[in-house]
Amino acid sequence: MKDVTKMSDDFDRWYTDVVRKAELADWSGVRGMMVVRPYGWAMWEAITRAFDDMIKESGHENWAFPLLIPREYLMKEAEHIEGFAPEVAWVTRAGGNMEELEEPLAVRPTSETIIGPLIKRYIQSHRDLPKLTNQWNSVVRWEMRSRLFLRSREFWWQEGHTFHASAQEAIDEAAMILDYYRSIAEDWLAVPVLAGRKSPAETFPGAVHTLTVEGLMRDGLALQMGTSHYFGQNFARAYDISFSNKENDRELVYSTSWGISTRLVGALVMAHGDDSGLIVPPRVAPVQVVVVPIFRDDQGREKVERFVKEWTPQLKAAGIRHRVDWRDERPGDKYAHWELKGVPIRLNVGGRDADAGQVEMVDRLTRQKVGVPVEGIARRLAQELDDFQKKLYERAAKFQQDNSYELGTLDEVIAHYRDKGGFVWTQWCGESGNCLVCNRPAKYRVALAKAY
RNA sequence: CGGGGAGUGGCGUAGCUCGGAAGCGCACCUGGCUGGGGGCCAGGGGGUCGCGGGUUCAAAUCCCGCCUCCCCGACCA
Repeated sequence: MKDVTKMSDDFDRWYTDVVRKAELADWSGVRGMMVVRPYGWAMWEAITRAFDDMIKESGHENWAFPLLIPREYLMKEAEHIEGFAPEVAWVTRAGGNMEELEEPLAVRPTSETIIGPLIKRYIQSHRDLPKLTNQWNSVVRWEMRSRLFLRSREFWWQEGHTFHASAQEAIDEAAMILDYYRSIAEDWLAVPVLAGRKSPAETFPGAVHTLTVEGLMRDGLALQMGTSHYFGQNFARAYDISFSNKENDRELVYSTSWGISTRLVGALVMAHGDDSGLIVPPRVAPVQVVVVPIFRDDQGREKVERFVKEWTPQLKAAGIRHRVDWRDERPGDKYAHWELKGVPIRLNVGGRDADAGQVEMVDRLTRQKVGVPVEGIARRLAQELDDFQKKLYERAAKFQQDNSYELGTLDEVIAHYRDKGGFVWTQWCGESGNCLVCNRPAKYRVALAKAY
């Protein structure tokens, strides 16, 4: 392909090239701040719709909490602020004369510290619990090094914050949401993930435990694709979020928080793409089927146009997101263009096809061309898209399998990562076998990976 | 934030060492030939040379400051 670095030559450049040439996103000129373009945003929208439906189904409600957080709020939970302090951006001046504010305001890096003190107003009794909140917003983290979608100073996400009357209920909530995230990754993005608990060092600041789903990218590095935290009463203690239980005793709530972000768009690029560009899973594809008309002159064009208009309404009725590319370009350009954009299925339609009452179907994975009658085409395409989604998942699952290893000693692990990537399973302080690091009986089975 | 590199029409770049009319390819616009895998011909438009200051008769070019981007580290969804 023109102008895109080959994946095998330089994965990082390939990634940047694809994200920009496929019109997903760009840098803005303000360091670390990205512009998400419509084609990229449409993928995020598909994810947001899917997830929003899931959480509404289980009783969560969307709120909007403030962008700016008073310093005193932010400082309350000691571990939390210690973890986030290095990446918080502050508003210290305002107004026409840029006057210094008396109290600096933090631009939210995440909203535990503003939701806590605000939500307590609405929690008096166990009858007010659980309180299941979520918000769709953007947050700012003053990252020192940025990559489109994967690490930008501003990113878009959802942050769920829930408050419960018992520890078990909160623990269950965090686990349930993690499974939603697994579903988003696997069922929607076609990226198989490892779901599990983070080590203490990687636990979210202020959390009792942090659960994540981790996907494997095609360069062998792992990417965190969603996190769900159980806080115990840590934030409740910091903000005095309490309720009267059934015995009329005052008790601190148990809380959770969880998030997925626009990073997932980067994940699907890196998990599925190839040297020709993106490969987008049908369920989140802004364009699932593209029609490329082929003709020589006006009569040819009219003929193809009439033919295409006969059956495209069926696609619309069937809810298949499709586009007919009437741009004045040559067919070869259009093929390359839509391959770069990763559209799962392309239909080439010329005069010969019109005569035969068929189209030439090409899928982005195999690129094999097959004739498909327009009779019943909507149903056929729906089936093809379904198959495509499955094949894409299977391909990624095989990749994950082929890049997973079982190793016993630290030396083996170090040697492994000298020239390979992937997931390495091993023992860490466990019942069977000995700990990789200290060689004492291991307690956990752990997966390791180089990560983004 | 540390170390290294770089900013020249939308994109990629030449020119900078040694100061003296801003060039090329792609993309774009117009017309024509074309059209089943990235085609061809002709004509055309578009640049405060990242920003600010300095040196000079004269700065893309030399000097100072800042901003942004890329690569490598530490930190991170």
